[in-house]
Amino acid sequence: MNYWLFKTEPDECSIDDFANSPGTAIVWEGVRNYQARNFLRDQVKLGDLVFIYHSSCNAIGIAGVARVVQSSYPDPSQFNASSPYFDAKSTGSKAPWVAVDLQFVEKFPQLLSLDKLKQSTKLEQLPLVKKGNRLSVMPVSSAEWQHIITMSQDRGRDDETGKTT
DNA sequence: GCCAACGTTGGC
DNA sequence: GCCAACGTTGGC
Repeated sequence: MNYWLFKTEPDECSIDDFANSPGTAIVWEGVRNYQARNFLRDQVKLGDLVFIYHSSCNAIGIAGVARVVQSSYPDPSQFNASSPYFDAKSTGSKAPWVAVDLQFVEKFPQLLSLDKLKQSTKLEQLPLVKKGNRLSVMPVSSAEWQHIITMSQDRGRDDETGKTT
């Protein structure tokens, strides 16, 4: 099993959209970057776990966890002329973009902010925290995954002093 | 809204 | 294949 982090603008698809429809498969479509596409197409597998990251919004950070319930298949939005993700160059035989299906697992008790993630020396290798990074589908190591899960459960505790606030 | 960083496009 | 111009991402 592999671990991932997917970025999303919460205005479009947020952790609450997952939390509000537990047990429902949500189509993760609209990935239009080749490096992200390659991960999605070749390495994201049924049963993998995914951090849902909220970007370009007021509260930036990891909001929760979802599970892959369907591995990659042609992204329907590339054929849909009314979709913002429409790609006129995509045809049935030449369709470069793929989607996967995700299902709700967990919403963190509180959002784990990008600022907190950047403070952790254990996450320095995560592409997310590197300057200028734009990758919207990225692998997370099992050690990073476990550390982030631990951080998400470490509520109200100050990183510097260890005192509860 | 700004703008740095990055990816893509297209002329040559 | 190079690389300048352009478009997009995404934090601030």
